[in-house]
Amino acid sequence: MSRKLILFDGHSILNRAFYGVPDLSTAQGLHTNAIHGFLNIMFHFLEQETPDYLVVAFDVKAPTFRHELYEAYKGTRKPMPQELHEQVPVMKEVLQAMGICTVEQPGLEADDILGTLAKRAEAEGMEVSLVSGDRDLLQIATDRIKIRIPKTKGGRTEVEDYYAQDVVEKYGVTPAVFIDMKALMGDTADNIPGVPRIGEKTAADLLIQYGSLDGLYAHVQEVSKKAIRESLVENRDLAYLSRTLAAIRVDCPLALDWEQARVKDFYTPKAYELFQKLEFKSMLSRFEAAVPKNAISDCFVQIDDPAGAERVWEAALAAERAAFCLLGDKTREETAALSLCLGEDKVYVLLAQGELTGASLWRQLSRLYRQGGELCTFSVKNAYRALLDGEGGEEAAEGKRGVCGEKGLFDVSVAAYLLNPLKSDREIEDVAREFLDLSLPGRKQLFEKLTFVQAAQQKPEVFVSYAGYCAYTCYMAQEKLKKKLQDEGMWKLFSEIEMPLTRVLYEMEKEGVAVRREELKAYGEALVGRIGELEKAIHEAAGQPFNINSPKQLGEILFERLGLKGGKKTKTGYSTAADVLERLAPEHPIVADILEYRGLTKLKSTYADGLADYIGEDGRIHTSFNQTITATGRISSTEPNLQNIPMRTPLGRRIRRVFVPREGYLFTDADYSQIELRVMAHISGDPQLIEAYKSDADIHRITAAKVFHTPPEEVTDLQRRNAKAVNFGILYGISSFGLSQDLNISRKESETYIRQYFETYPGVKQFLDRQVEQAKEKGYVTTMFGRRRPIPELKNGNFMQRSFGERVAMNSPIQGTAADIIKIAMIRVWAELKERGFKSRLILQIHDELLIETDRSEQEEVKELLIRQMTHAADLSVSLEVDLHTGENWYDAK
DNA sequence: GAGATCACG
DNA sequence: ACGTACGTGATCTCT
Repeated sequence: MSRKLILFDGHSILNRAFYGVPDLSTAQGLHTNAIHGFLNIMFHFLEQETPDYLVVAFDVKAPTFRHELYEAYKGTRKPMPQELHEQVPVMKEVLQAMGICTVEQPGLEADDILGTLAKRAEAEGMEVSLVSGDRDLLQIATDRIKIRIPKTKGGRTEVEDYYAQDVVEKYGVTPAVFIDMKALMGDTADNIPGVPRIGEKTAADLLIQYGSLDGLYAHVQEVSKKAIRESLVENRDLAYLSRTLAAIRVDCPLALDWEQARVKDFYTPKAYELFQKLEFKSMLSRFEAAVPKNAISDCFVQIDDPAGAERVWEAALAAERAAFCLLGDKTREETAALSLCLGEDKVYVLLAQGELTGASLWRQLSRLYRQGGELCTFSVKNAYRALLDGEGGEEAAEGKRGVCGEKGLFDVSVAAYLLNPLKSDREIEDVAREFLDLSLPGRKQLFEKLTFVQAAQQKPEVFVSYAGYCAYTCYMAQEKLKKKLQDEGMWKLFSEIEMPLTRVLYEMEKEGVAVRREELKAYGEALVGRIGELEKAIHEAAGQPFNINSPKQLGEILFERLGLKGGKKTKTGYSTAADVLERLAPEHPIVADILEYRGLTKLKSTYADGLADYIGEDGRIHTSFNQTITATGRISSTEPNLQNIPMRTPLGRRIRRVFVPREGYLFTDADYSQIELRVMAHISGDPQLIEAYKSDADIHRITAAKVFHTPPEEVTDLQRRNAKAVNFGILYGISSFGLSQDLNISRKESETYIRQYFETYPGVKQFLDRQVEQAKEKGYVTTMFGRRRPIPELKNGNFMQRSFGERVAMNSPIQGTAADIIKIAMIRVWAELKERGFKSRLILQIHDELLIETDRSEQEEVKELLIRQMTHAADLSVSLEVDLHTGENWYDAK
């Protein structure tokens, strides 16, 4: 078997990848999509070919590139966008870390390097594959040099392979003549002049007839068309110069020993570290076999007996500060280990084994908590169950730790969230990498789907190392995180809002909300009949059965089979979204049925059936409130999401009847009235808007009156509706297009509305402009309470991304401040209920709304305290108003 | 796993 | 000329 060489055209593949892979970037804002794409393409070819040697060639100076679409439009090269440019050095670093041979040399283009290496290898009897996106390389194809051009077709990568014969078949000329052709045609993008008046067609005809450039000039007088002939004669030198320019050099002086290019193991520790930094999660799985050993883990002390544990706890109680991590599921019994870090070189992993039980670990941990010292962990919400375990766990800690038990506690995940709320995942290894520059394998990489208990048994050594690192990371990161929070003005937000909130959310999750299982079931069953009817009617109207839930099939039925018009939108086909269908409803009766069907199946699957799966043995649903997800500072709710229970339609709303208080209790529901608009009035300081709120009337009506120059009592319903939409639009970072879509009016009309709005409330306009300006200058916006949202989109070269950034800059301070305010209200409401010894409990938060399960005897006090705490949660220049209702279920309490 | 759709604020 | 409202999460289809 002959040896195989594979060559990659570095910039060309990187460029392809950049335009073919959707935008990706790291938490720090470094774009990585081209690198990711390049590696995928490279791995694809390597797996296919298993070559002996591998070289990636680069130009020394980053060339400009043709963007296919752009070129068709302009016929010139576009400079490399910043988002790609910044990836080039990182790409080279990645290849180097993987031990892959890269070649670049001043004065040589990548093409010349590739040509030279390909020919040299061929001469030595090797098989050569050359991967490039550039067709210029076709000129060096032979029967042993294969040019491989990856193309992205409909999301998939297809490869066009060219040996010399394939070039002839496809283009009608041999690879050598390919050069002559380019010489005649010229190529503005490559600065090859070519012969004037000769384009692709003429060049091809001439070369087919005369065989080559030399052949052509030998018979140049025979060329029949006068203008062409004259141009050829006149530009003979130019033609030959062009050929020199078009020809790829195959004789460059390159000092390369094939051994330097030999394919080795790519999965080096260095590459692993780099992949972590670049957040290439999926690619890290390739490293599974090669987890780096780290010296620190040798110092971790493993404890599995009560006596040893006792000594550790004594040390912990005496320590200045401690960090811990609990590994296991929610109960004492399912606890696998508890790791503790008491200093840089004091890491203990206490394994729940034999006589050292999970229960004893919990007990000791709660003792440490009650002592009141500095205690740090990754997610304290998940640890409270253990921290508050045992006799008098709560009460004993209260004095030292404040009402919410949070004093001296430090939650690493919450701190990291505040410092960068944009990250989508925040695992412990991400924190280690970002703040400690420490590359650790994650839980998934090490244990895949094993539980911690299983992992402790099956991979004990790895498990101890992992557990130790968890506590170590928290311990080491705490001070850095604290410092950063202080530097960025978020310490108060962290310690006085987010940390106390962790406890409130824990208690809310623990309480849960009662759901009447039978009633929910009946609700679902009541939907089935009508869904069946609609399905039958829809299939009949369509003339054939099909899956109504499939937008693809539905689109085909509506827009092809039934021939409804206006079917456009979306990348993958027709849009069948509700707003599109609503416009279509008058055209065909099937449309209304489809809309109803959609509504009903949504209720059935997501709510009736979906919620039923979450009802616990206690008859209650315990959602998870996540504090570290949203970019703006809001809380989110999952498994199930109790923040999107239907409300807007009568039938959907009825689901709320199954949410009930426990025996002897009522629901009290309190929601802020237009908190975001009020926040905007305050922050913007617009006198007109503030005045409007002071008058205590309908804000949308007042806005309509001012904007449309009408007395308030004469404002029509339509005017009020429009004003309301404008008010919302402003909060979202208004665009005339968006408003026109929302109101189904022309863009011109919506522009007028917006202009008039800004004339009415000039302070609002100034405020919005100020936010965008600040965001551009500092890279982030802030809320009243110092919460930050970075906006990297504003630096993006893409117009759409930048516009998005501007809207975000306008919306985030408002949405975020409102989120801050209700968080403060939650803490105060929860604390007062507790301090006054009430039995009533805060159980849900829905962004501007709190739901309290209220003991009937406490009803009046709860109402009063809710309104008082919510309205006084923040001191604004307009009042915060609260609407409050009580009822026997959630439906009645709204 | 991504995209479309739709529930909420 | 670009193609749009801000913030979420669950379900379903289809690759």
